[in-house]
Amino acid sequence: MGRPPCCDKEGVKKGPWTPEEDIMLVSYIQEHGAGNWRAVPSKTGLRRCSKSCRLRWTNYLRPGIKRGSFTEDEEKMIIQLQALLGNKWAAIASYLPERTDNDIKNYWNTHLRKKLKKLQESPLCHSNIGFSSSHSISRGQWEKRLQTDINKAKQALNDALSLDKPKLIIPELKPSNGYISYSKTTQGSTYASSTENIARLLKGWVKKTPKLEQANSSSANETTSSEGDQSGPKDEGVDLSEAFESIFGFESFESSNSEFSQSMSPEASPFQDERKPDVGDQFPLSMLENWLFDEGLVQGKEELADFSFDINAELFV
DNA sequence: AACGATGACAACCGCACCTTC
DNA sequence: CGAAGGTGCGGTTGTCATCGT
Repeated sequence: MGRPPCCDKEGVKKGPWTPEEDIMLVSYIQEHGAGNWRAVPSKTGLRRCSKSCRLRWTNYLRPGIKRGSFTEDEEKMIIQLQALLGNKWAAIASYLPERTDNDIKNYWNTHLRKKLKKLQESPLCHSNIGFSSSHSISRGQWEKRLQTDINKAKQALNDALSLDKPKLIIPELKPSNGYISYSKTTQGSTYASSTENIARLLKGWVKKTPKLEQANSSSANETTSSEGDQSGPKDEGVDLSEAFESIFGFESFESSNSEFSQSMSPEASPFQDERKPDVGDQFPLSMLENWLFDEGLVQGKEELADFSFDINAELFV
């Protein structure tokens, strides 16, 4: 009660982040690593709330973030994970390491919820992604379908969890409080450089601020292409990621992320992801993961039946 | 071409939990 | 053990872009 705000409201800037602010934040994190967010505004000179800095980093600037439209597989995975886990966006995001919880949440709210609602309302609500709660089918049929759905989810997760696809990160689920703990080590995921993230951002900005075009007038390649162009028009011949590489002194490691993750010790890496544990880490299997890995699925039938109805109830609120 | 409606997404807010002293 | 500070999460809002009329 009466807890003071994380930062005093006066003099704290709100609203969209400018590229300059992004640069300040990224360069600070490159130097000091992510964490101690409270110190970030004062250390960087940013007139931003510490929470805002953290959010900006985790949702936008952090390496490895994939933006743009969701693939069909991702979509299905989200739907099924949402059915399994509920609105635990962080937990869901941990199974889609290239997506942020905010992204997934937004996507769910803007796309998937409507989609499912439509499916639910539709007389042909027999999609392979929507669990039908329709009374038009028998419970047996419904459970059978549900089993299929769950098997699909299980298969998808197994695929993703397989060791030859190290990009999938397993969180250490803590059922007691619903919180997830993450080890503080680098992962060998398909990280895109944050330089690219910022470069992408700047591409939109450059259009508005011609002076930058002079500064970055060297020829270059287009670094981002399939992002759905949300971040502004394609810029002509300005390789901003290259510019950032020169600023930050490292190359884009999207293409050589494994090298990056191997060569960077957790301590050394400014971009260690505080949210994502190592793939190879030992972790206690949660109920979900036990279930997922339990190929026999011998003893779960009754539990599954109960579980299924919970899912159903949750899915169609 | 102008304007309103709708959609998409970034960012904020408040609460809950964790950590430290 | 309790208080205070720090952090993470989920819900909500604000703003900009796109679409339809």
